[in-house]
Amino acid sequence: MNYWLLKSEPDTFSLDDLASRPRQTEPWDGVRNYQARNMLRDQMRIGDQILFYHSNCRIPGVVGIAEVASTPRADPTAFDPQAKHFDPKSDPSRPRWYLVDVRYLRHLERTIPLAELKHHAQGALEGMPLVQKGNRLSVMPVTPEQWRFILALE
DNA sequence: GCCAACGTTGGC
DNA sequence: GCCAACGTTGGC
Repeated sequence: MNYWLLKSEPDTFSLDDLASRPRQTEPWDGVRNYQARNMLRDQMRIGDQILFYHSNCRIPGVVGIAEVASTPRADPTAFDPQAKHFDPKSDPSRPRWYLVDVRYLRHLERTIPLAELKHHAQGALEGMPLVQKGNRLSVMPVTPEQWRFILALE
């Protein structure tokens, strides 16, 4: 099993939104970054555990736990001219973008702010893209050690 | 293949 | 709202 961190802007789609979906599950569409796509498409497995992160908000940080609930498949929003992340270069016969379903598991007892995680950028979280300057990856791997460390802060 | 211009991300 | 950092695009 793998561990991941997924970023989402709570104004667009929050952990509460995920929790209130039917079956508490949502297709994670709109990923349009190749690095993120490759991890999602090639490495995500059903049951992988996810740190759910809120970005671009008052207190950015890890807010909950989710899990991968499907195998990767083509992202249909890339084919839809009306969709926000429509990509004319993605074709159903040769999809460029992929998604997995994400299922809600739980909220953390408290938000673990990015500012707090950054205290450990030279320690337990060394090398984690999230705490490195200028990083913009919205899908990133988390090591088992980082996973345990972050949840121990809860 | 280089790189300037441009668009986006996302913390602050 | 600002702006640094980064990825992508496209002319050459």
